[in-house]
Amino acid sequence: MDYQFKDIEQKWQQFWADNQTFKAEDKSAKPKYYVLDMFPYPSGAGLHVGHPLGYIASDIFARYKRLKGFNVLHPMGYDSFGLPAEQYAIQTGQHPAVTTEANIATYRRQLDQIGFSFDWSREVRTSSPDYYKWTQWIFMQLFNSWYNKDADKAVSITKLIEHFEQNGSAGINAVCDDDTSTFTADEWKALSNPAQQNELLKYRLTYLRESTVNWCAALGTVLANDEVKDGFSERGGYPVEQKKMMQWSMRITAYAERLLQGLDTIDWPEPLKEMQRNWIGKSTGASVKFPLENQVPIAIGTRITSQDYIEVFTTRVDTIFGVTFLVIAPEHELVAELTTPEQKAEIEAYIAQTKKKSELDRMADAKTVSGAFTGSYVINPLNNERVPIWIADYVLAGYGTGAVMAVPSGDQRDYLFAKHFNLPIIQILDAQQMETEADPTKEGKYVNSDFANGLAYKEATAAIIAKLESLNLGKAKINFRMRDAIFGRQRYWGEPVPVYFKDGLPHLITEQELPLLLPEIDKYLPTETGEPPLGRAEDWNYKPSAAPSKSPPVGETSPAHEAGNYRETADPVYYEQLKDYSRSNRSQPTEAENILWQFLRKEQTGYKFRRQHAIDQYIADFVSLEKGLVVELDGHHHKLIKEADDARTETLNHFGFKVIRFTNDEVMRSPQHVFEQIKEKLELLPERDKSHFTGDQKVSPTGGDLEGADEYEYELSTMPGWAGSSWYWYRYMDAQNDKEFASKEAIAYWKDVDLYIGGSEHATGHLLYSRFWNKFLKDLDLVVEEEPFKKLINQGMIQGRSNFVYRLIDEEGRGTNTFVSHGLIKDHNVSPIHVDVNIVENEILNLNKFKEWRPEFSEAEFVLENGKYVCGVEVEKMSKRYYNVVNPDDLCQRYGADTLRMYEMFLGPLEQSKPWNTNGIEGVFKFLRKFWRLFHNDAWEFKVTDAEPTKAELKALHKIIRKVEEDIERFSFNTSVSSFMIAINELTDLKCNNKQVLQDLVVVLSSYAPHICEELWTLLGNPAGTLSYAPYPKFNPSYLVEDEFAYPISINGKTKMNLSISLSLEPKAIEELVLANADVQRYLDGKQPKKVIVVKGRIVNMVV
RNA sequence: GCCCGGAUGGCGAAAUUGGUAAACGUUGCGGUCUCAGAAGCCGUUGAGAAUUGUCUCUUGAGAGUUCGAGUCUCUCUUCGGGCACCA
Repeated sequence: MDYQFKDIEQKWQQFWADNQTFKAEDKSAKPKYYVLDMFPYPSGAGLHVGHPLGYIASDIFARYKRLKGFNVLHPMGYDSFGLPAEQYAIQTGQHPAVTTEANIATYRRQLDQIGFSFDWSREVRTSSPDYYKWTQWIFMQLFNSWYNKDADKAVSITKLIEHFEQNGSAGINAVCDDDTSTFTADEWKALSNPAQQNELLKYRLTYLRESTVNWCAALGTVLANDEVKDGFSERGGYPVEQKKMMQWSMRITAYAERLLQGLDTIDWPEPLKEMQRNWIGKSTGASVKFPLENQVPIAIGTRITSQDYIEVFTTRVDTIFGVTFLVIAPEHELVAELTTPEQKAEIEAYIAQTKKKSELDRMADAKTVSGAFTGSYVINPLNNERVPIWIADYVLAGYGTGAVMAVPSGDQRDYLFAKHFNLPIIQILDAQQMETEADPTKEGKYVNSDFANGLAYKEATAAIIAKLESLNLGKAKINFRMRDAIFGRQRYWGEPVPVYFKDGLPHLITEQELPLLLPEIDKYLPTETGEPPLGRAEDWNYKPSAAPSKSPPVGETSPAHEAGNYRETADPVYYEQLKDYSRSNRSQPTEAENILWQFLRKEQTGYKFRRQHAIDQYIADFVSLEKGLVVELDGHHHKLIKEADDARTETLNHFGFKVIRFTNDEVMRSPQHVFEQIKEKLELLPERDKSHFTGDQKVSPTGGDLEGADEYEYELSTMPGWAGSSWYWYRYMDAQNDKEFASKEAIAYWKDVDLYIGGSEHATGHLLYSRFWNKFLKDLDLVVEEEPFKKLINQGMIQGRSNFVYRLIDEEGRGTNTFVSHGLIKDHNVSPIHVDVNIVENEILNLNKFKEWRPEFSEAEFVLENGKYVCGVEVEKMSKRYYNVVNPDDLCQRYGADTLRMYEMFLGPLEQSKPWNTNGIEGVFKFLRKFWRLFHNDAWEFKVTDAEPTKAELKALHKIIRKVEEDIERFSFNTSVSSFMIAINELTDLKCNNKQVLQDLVVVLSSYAPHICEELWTLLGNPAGTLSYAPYPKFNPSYLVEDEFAYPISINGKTKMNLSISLSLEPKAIEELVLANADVQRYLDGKQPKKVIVVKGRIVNMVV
């Protein structure tokens, strides 16, 4: 049979799915290897040919590693929360979950047809409650942690509280918003609870704070710095402005140094590391406090400032004697206080002017000098000079302290500012040249610098810092450019933040209440009062100890709680024994039950409890009807823990009961703690209406669930897109676990990602946040590696070829309905518009299809050249928004997945960006047919021989065995495709149909073209499905040993001829042979070479 | 402005430690097969001379190191990416 790729590919894809061929083992004697792709956002556009590039490379690698005897984890999933689905929902009213589901189905179909060896049993979706439960859980751990700088790691917040209670703030070296606030233990204890909570928020690794954020009005949300490019939103390209807002942030800055240091330990592309280094932006310098000149009366009254100094950060503290003015950002908090009445008008005008400027204007105006004098002065701490305080927008509020000491002799911006406003310029180094511009060099000796005079840079810096430290007015300091990451988004389609508000302060819900489900809302828009979409949800308030009434919790009631109890304090064997014990003694009360019963009797709690009380179909362990509280003791009445508990809880909630659960173990270990929890719960719950129950009658449904109970508002922001992707590689290790985000055993085995392939566009987003969360999880001993991705490869972007039409613009700057052909656009005022490449052929626009393409163009008119509309062309990112997408479906239909896989690799080096061009794909298809033909005779009948392979056949085979091995190890997939072609050409020329040779070749090629190889593998008589785990053929160098080598003979470095000489000869003998050769003599033309260079096995060069 | 990464035939590219530049594929051209087309197959395809076994030039430009440079060094041009009043 001819090469029937369609049948073959369908057959094997089915086979792999049916047999779970690529399911990774959780325990294995084989070494582990984790190959990960950056999981896709399932967009409505589906996959284009650029997406699978990295997946194909990683799949080849994963398949190769299986052949090499590794237990390979190669999973796939979906980053399924995000803006596009929500934007679509706003337009259509379609629930994002529905669109997302549909898009995932498309992605899955498209991925399946390419024949990837993914272990689909581990699929994750960030928008699934089973998954985001753990994203929320990690958020809670961050909320409950602070960064201890002494231990250089994150530590539980309870440790901090303990410390405050015992020692106050003394002795705490923490990453904190405001390390100037100090208090004693007594002061701490005297604080009200809200005040304490407020203080703790300054330490928590995720916190709520008023901060300056990037606000995108068009998207209705704040954005992180990495989501803003040049003042516009990365997604959608809408303008972004700065705004002060109460926002959730992640204290990633606590990890700045570790994130920087870690880069040296990982095998990542250098440019990517450089980007992260830039983003982190470490600079070493000093902070200096400049005391304010006076706080005494100026004109009318007394000015009281909140500080008596201004703190600046500088990398050139050595230039402090050259300071002639201080500049603070217009947004600086002291501006108002520092402004004197005379200067008030000027300052206010300046602030108004800068406020109007957008981020973009500000960057464009970078060269214009502007500023205003506040009227106030500080004192230079080292020479007591009066230093005027100015404001100017070249100083950024967000960096350092928002204030700089200006040294016009050494800093160009300060220089320009001084020249413009006629401020003095003081030379501070004898070698300084500053007639026309500032001289930032550090050469020479200091002058005009008091005690630093005559010193060189290094000594001067040290001396000045020492002096400042002795005055308590400065110290060496390291500053980072990186800011804390804004974590809230005012959008619907994201993880709800597991937080409610009480007394205006955020509180976590309990772990038992996870996941906090996304509520249903009527439309996906902000509320009339400007609250995020979640503000529309009805009856979506936190009721203590209750799950949201509309959404019963999914998963176990208290997984983390239980996991904590048993895994940390009792060994698993004991836990199992305990369970067995309670099962076998089901009918008798356990000791724990008796202890609990003692406590629950009315004398102790103040309420009447009933034991073994029937509610609907269930017998509850202990029930208080007045309070509507059920106390359950686990490990006694059921064996199917999860399902049974879920169903029970749901039903009991439905009947108006709250459920609190304990295990036997808990009661036995710390009964007091258990009792306290029950008491607390009883206090919180309101008395129920007596009409709901009478005596011992069966309880009827209550309807108005917990009417009158305390209700608290949930946080209305959701988490940003990067939340779910910051830990997903751990979920793949143990994707079904409902007790933990992944089990300790799974994490201990798989550890980290050995090879991660994805785009460099995630350099300062996903990849930085993931490293941050990973380090945090490591600090909590939840994971084992400090860095999550050992080796990373950036696949290049497959660019598209975009086509453009040019819309005529009228005098008022509005677009018309007329389109001008590309050759004529110089004569017209036009604006280019992307046009679908599928309605353009050879750059000629199909006019009718264009009119049908979009309703707005149905009446379009054209200015043609030579009767045709010629489109413009540009290479840019392949994206739906540019209408230049080529999709893999058509190519799979036409050539098959094996061809597509190999062609994508053949295009060029994996890491290089390149525009997509389908032209060459025929060559790869021909190659596979040629490969197929090796196994068949002219009548397309399968035919191979069992004869001994010839030397030439073995040589061709072993060349490719070695080559592919080398190429894959260095991720040079394009060159192996070439080499395969060479090998097949050679074997075709040799008319090779030798079974032994071809079988090895099938194994070698199988990671690239798995379908055709599986088919041939079984045709060769091997059992189906064994190819994926067959051993990679062993390379035997002896087949490649040559007796002779055709030495290139060159004269003065120019090759003249080749001469075959035995490889056994030494350079001396080779030289003699070469000189004796008649042709060589002809080239030498009778001259005697001055020098002869012989490199054995390489070259002979003669100098004449 | 600063920091990375590139530049090789018509096109995608190869050359792994300094050692025969352009492998492999594609496009174009010519041929074969065929009623014809498709699919095969064969030849040819860096440039320029010469015209049967030749010669010269050629890796963005220029210099340098070397017996020998696409590869190493310096200067420049240019394209792509990142950062950017960052104190």
